[in-house]
Amino acid sequence: MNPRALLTERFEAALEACGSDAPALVQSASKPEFGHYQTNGIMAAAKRMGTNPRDLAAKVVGQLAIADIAEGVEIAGPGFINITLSDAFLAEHLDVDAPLVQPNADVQRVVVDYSSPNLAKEMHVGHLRSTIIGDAIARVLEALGHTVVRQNHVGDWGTQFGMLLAYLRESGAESSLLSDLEEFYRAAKQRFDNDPEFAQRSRSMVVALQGGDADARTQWQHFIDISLAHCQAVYDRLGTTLTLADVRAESAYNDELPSIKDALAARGLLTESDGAQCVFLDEFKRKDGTPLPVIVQKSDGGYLYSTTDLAAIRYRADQLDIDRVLYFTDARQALHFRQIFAVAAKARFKPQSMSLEHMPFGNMLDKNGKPFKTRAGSVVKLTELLDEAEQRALALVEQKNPEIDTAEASRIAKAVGIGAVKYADLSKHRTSDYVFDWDLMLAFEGNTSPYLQYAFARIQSIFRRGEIDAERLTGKAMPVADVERDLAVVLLRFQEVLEQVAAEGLPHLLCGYLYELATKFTRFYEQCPILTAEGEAKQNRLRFSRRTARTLKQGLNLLGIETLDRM
RNA sequence: GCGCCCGUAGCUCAAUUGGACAGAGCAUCUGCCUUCUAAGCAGACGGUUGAAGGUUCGAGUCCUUCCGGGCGUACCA
Repeated sequence: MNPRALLTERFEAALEACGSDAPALVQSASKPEFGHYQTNGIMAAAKRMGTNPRDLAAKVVGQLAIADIAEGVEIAGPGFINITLSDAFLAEHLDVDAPLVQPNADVQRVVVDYSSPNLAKEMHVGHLRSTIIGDAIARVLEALGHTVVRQNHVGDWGTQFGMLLAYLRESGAESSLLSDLEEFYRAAKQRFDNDPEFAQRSRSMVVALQGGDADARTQWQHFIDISLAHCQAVYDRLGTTLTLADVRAESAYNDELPSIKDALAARGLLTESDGAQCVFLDEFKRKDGTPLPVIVQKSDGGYLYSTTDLAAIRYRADQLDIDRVLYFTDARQALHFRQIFAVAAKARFKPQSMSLEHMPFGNMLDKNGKPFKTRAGSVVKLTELLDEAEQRALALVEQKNPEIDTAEASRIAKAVGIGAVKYADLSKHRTSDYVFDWDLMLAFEGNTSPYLQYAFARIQSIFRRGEIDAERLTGKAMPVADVERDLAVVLLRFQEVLEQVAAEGLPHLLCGYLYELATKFTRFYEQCPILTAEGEAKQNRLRFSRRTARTLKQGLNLLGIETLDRM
C-alpha cells in the first residue's frame, strides 16, 4: 500500500476533470496541523490556467473522490489541499501479518555495480560507502521485485600488479607477508622506488601478465585469490550480500578490449591524437574549443579503465539484458562516467532504453574537514574499525546487562557495533562529503542503529513477558489514541519510502523513515501500556507492536543491519 | 584558466527536488526508573541557511556576482 501514489492518482483525476494535466505533487504533511498528506500542485496548476489557486482548489475538491481514504480534506494557505486519512482506511491496510512490501508494477533487470576495491591493497574505510550503500540499494530493489545482478568490479589489472607480482616472486608465494596485504604493498612499493632493477622487472611483469604468460598468470591468480579471500572476509563480517560469485573483475573484460576499439573505429568515432586512440565528442569540448578526449588506447598500446567500462556496458546489454545500471563510485569519477555513457550511446553498445546511472558519493574528510589523505599510515583499515566497534559495543552490553552470558553478549556486541558503523554511513545523504570520526561512527544513542535495534528488542520483550506468540496475532491495527494514529500513518509509508530509495539510490531516506517510526513507536510505548491493557485494547496494541516490529526488522534488514530479540 | 560539487544551530547531519513557522542527534541545562528494557521518555537552550542582489503567490533549494573549501580537467583508477 502506497497512500501517496493512491492520493496522487485521485488528485490528478480530479485535476483532469477541472481541465488541468498538472502534477498533483502529493507528499506527506510537513506539519501535524496539516493532516497526514498535503497537495502542493494546485498553485502551479492555477497559474498555468490563469485562475485563482484557491478557486481551483475548491473545484478540485469538488471533483475529488476520496471518501474511502480520507475523513478530512481542507484547503489551506494559498491553495494547499490537506488530507487526513480516515481510521478505517488506516486499519484496513494495517493487517498484522500481511506482506509489508508489494512488488513494483514494472519490474526491471538491474545491475548494481558496487564495492569494487582495488585488490592491490587491503580494504580501508574509504571502501565502506560504496560497499554498504550499494548493498542496501541492491536489497531494496529486490524487495520491490526487481531482478538484481550484483557486480563487484574489482581492480585487478592495473600496472601496480606487476610490482606486486615481482615482489611475490622474490619473497616466495607462501610468504607470511601476504597475511597483511597493506604491509605487502608497502614493502613492494618501497622496493620499487629504491631499486631500479626491481622496477624494471615489475614493468616487464605487467607486459608478461597482460600478454598471457602462463607463469605470470599463475602467480597473479595466487595473489588475487588471497586478496579476494580477504575482501570476502570483510564482506561477511559486514553482513553484505556480496559473494565471490559477484566478482566481475576488470581483467574479465581484457579479451574484449580490442574489439571495443574496433567497434568504435567502425562507427567512425575513433581519432588518433598524440599516438593515442581517442573518442572526441562535441558535448565534451572545453569552452575555448579544445577537445576533451576519452582515451581508449594509450600510445604504448595499453588500454585504460574507459575501455574496460565500455566493455562492461556492452556485456551488460548484450549478455545480461539489463534495463538499468547503477554505479556506486565516488564523485570524482563523475566526468568519466558522463563521457563513458555518452560514448556507449553513440557507439550503440547499449540500447536506448537502457539506463546508466552514476550514483556518486562524497569524499571522506578527516575531523578537521580536510581530505582524508591516503598517505602511508593514515588510512584506517576496515577490520580495525570493525574491531573497535565491537569492543565498544561489548563494553556497553556488559555494563548495561551484566547478567547476559558472554556468548550472547558478544553476539549482541557484534550486531550493535557493526550496525552502528553501517548506519553512520547509510544515514547521511549519499552525495555529501562525510567526516570520518571514530566517536561519531561508533555512537550508540540518538539517531543510530542501536536505537532502532533497541526499539525492536523492547517489542520482542513485550511478547516474551506476556508469553504471547507474535506469529499468531491476527486482525488489523485500529488507531484509537492519537499516538496510535501517528504510528499508523508512519507504518503505512514504508512502501512509498522504499520506492523512493530505489528510484534515487538514497538509503538515508530509509534511515530517516525508520528513525521516525521508532520514535513514534516509543512515544506510543510510553503512553499506552500494552500488557496491562485488557480485551480488545490489548489485542489492538499488540497488533501495533507486531506490525512495528516487522517493519523495523525488514527495514533494518534492507539496510543490512541485524535485529536482536534481546540487548 | 575552465568545468562539476559543497558552505544550514558549538559539533555531526536532515529538509520529500520550488511549498506553509528550516527539523533531528550529540553537547549543555531541568524533570522522569518498586509499573511491558533509562541504549529510553518529556522539556529548555541553540539559526540573518557563507555574503549581496534577482526571479515569484512562495527560495536553504532556481539565476547573477563575490567570498571560502573540495574534486576533476589526455594516456592512473
